[in-house]
Amino acid sequence: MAKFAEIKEFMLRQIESGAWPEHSRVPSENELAEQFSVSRMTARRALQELTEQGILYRTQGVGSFVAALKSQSSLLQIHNIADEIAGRGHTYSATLVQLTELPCPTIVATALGLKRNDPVFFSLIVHLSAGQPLQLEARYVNPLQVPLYIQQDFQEQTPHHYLSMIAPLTEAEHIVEAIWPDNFTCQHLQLKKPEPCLRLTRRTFSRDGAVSLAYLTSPGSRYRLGGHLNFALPR
Amino acid sequence: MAKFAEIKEFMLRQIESGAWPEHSRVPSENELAEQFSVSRMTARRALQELTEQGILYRTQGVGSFVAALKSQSSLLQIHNIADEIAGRGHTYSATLVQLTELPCPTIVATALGLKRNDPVFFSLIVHLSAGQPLQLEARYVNPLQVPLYIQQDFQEQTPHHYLSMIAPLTEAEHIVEAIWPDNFTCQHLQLKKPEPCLRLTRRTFSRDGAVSLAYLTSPGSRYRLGGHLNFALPR
DNA sequence: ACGAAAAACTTGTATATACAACCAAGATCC
DNA sequence: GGATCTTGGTTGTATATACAAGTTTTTCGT
Repeated sequence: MAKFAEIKEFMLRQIESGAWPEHSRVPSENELAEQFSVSRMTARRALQELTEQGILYRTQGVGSFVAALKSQSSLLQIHNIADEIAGRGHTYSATLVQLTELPCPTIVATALGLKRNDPVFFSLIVHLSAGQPLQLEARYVNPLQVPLYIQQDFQEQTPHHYLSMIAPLTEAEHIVEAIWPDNFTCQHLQLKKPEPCLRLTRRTFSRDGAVSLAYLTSPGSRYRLGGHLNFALPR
Repeated sequence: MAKFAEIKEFMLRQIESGAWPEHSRVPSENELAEQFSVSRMTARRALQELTEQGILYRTQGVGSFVAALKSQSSLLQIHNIADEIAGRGHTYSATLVQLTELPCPTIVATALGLKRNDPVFFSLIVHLSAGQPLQLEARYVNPLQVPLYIQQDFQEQTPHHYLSMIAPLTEAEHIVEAIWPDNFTCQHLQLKKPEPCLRLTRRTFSRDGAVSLAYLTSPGSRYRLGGHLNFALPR
């Protein structure tokens, strides 16, 4: 591994472990250069790339600092919570709460082009980042398009990943809302006190029609959506 | 202007003018270094940054090439609140709360590429749909790029619309969050009780750099973001 | 003519150095 | 006490150099 990459790895570990909290100062170019026995330009490159990735922000004459740690994603990209967490250097895990077949509710029937009370697959999964719940995923899946969905092991592979393999996405619709979570959601997200949550409602299509309808709910304090702005946000 | 930036400008002009078509080869690091009388490392930086921006792609041992031109992001045009309200058949209006020049806070300076306490324009506007507040827009504008911003009448024309005319957008970054509104926000949105709010933080760029940083806050019960799903959502 | 070796060229990584721009804090002067 | 100056630390830009790694072209031997 290149030296500048090793320095990046080191710094990511420090940030992930909490040793370097948000908005705390990180070692200067010269300090890093000495610690790792490299030239300043090499240390600088590590700082620079982490800044471009939105992990750090820097101010000339002042120093380099840890940016806000909230997870981030892009609306334009296909949303994959597991990769997103891994990309931030955190450990991803998932808890499968439920995986059943049930009679299709009216709303879901409309969204997926089924008839009411037709069988539909339903999965409920909590996505965790470093052991902390980051997103509750409630997903309805069209059994006509993905008949083996209910037999999968979603501790190992996210529904998103499995669906991408079985029924390649051709289109996706999104709604983003700020909502007040109900008790059920609070429980699974381990929210002691209710707080504003971001809910992404998403319907995906493959060539043959609607594949799934998913409700992705995340605590507002832990998750944000969007391209990374490489500077700290207030509050 | 820094030398590496001049080289970038030159290359961008060549690409935009069509002199360097897609997938054509661009000068090598050494060629650029000689043409511009700079060191190879400086020429390299120009190539590197254009690559990070997706303008070029490079292959070790082969060369650097013009990438396929970006397709315009749909996100650029989505969030024009006035058109959105009018599109739903409601009457749009706006209340200008504040329009001043003030010393640039650190965060804003970083975001807009200004120096701290440099003068920056600030506008605070409430967007109303059928008389009901729908969005509070707090916007910082780079006076170097839009010097006449402070003289505009934003009761008639939204900042977004004016900025689109003066400094055509080339790029936009977004963050979407679910937040708990402060008292100030509640007041201007006429929220009797605080409720989860959707906050869109958006930084826009024109060809010459960052133009404005805007915080768009809407009550979660009145506003949704994203493509319209053609079915009702559960409440 | 063919294949292998060598050369030439490209990008990638790394170092050492120099100076400029900027900021914060302490020292100094009045 | 307050404004100004100095100083040290930090990031930003630029140069010259060296070698590594990958690709393409040329050369050379058979």
